[in-house]
Parts: sequence; structure tokens; C-alpha cells
Amino acid sequence: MFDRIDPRSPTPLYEQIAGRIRVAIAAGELEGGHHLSSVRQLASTLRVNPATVVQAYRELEREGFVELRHGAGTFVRGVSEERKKSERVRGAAELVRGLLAEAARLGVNGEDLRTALDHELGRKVP
Amino acid sequence: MFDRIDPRSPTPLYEQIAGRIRVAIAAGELEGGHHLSSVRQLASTLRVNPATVVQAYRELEREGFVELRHGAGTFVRGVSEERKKSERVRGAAELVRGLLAEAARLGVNGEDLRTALDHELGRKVP
DNA sequence: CTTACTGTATTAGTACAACGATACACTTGG
DNA sequence: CCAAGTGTATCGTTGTACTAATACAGTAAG
Repeated sequence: MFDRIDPRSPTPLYEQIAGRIRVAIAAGELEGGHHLSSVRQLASTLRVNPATVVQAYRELEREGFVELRHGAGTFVRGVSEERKKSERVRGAAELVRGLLAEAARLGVNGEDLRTALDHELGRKVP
Repeated sequence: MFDRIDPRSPTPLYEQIAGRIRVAIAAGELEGGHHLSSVRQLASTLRVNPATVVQAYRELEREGFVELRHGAGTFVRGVSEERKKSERVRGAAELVRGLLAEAARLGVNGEDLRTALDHELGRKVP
């Protein structure tokens, strides 16, 4: 799962790590109860400090994707399809609100955004 | 134009300043040729360091909204409606691409985004 | 119980953005 | 010309995000 991780990327290491695991869970590749690599193990694999992996795991914990159990390990949380969907909706709403705030800052209105989004999506799924 | 500016906001002072002026120009409240407050004057009004105002003006200059003339002042650039529109479209496209990247990171698909956007926009203009 | 594994907590170092202070250089009106 | 106003350039301080280092504490298998 971790073929390439880029220390020189502007996105922080812990974000890269969390990102991979997050999408794996969201895509259903990792099911509930799955035992993730230990902090030290993954850190060693990635040639990264254990604290960095911890930071990634903590972020995923805040988001409800995993559960850290002291002394036992880190496990993927079981999430119902129902909850997955509502989580996606919540996430989408949050992203869109951020987008609208940014847009207002730039003097771009909602209609322009909708047009742009349709355009981008249209290109990906013609 | 600058009733409140918040030093404790997570958005930097210079961004707040640039933001106000940017939307004022985009909205047509400030026309081409308009002489903006001098760096020191605005800094004094906002109780902020002149360099901070400079940073805001520079950002607006990079974006093509204003022109800084050494010894003379800072002036709003005349922008055609045509260009304003294309700028908005370009800005919107950029924002949307950023949004899609974020969404992918979180496992949120484009359809969810479109739904969320329509929802947000619908609420504002029922 | 002991050991070898797990996560936890605290601290430090590095890099960078933000903001401010100060001296410099150009423009314009008198 | 010159004085008052303008932007310019450079540096230092501060705060914060990121990463690492190291010592601590819980869990579970033997």
C-alpha cells in the first residue's frame, strides 16, 4: 500500500500516510477489525519517525476511521454502509462550505462554481 | 470598508486586507484608476505594520487587480467585463480542482459534491 | 511474572510564514 | 530645487507546523 511516499512533497508525511489508509478504508479494501501495522513497524517500513505515524493514526482516529488500543494495536473501525454514506455527505458539505468561503473571498459566485464543477466532472465521465 | 479586521483570525492580516479590496474590485465598487489609500495611511487606520499592507497590495498586484507606482501610490487597474468574467471562470476552475483533490483525499466522490453544492446554493436562493 | 510487543507523552530541532522596524529610493506639488 | 508623500528593500522577532528523539505506560503471550 505504501510503494511511494515522498518526503519532499508539500503535503506532510503524516497526511500522506493518513490519506492512503483513509481511502483504503473508504473504498472497502480494509474491513472493520483489520489490524493495521504497528506504529514502529510502519515507521520502519517508511523510514519515518514513529511519532509521524502516530500523528497519522490520531488523525484517522478523530475522523472515526480507526481505533487505537494501548498495548494492543490500531484497528480499522467497522462502519455501516449507512454511516459511510452519511459521513461522505457530511464531508462533502464541509468541503463545499469551505469552497464557498474561498469563492466569496475571490469574488466568484456560486453559479460560476457549479458550472466549473459540472465541467470538471463532465470531462471525467463523458 | 475596513470596519473590522481580526488579528486573532487564522486567516492572516494581509489576506484579510487583500480579500476586502479584491471583492470590492470584483464587485465593481472600485473602478479602474481609483487611488487606494497609501501603505502608511491604511496601516495606520488598521493599526497594522506598513509592511503588512504592502504584502496585501503585492498579492493584489500579482493577481492583476492593482498597480503599485513607486512614489505615486497604488491604483486599481482597469479590467474589462470580459476579462473579469474570464478571471472568475479561471478562479472557479482552480477552486474546483482543489476541491476535487481534497475530496479524493477524503474518499468523497464528485456526485456527493454536486449534491452538496446544489444543496448549499439552494438554501441561499430558494 | 516476565518479556516483548503495543500505544502515549513530552520535549527539542528545523523550516517557514507572518508581522514589524527601519533605512532607502522614487514622484510630485510647491 | 526641495520637502512631503509615496512605494522598496532588508532584516529581526515571533508563532506555528512538521518531524524526530526519547522515556513512559498498558497488553498479552509464554
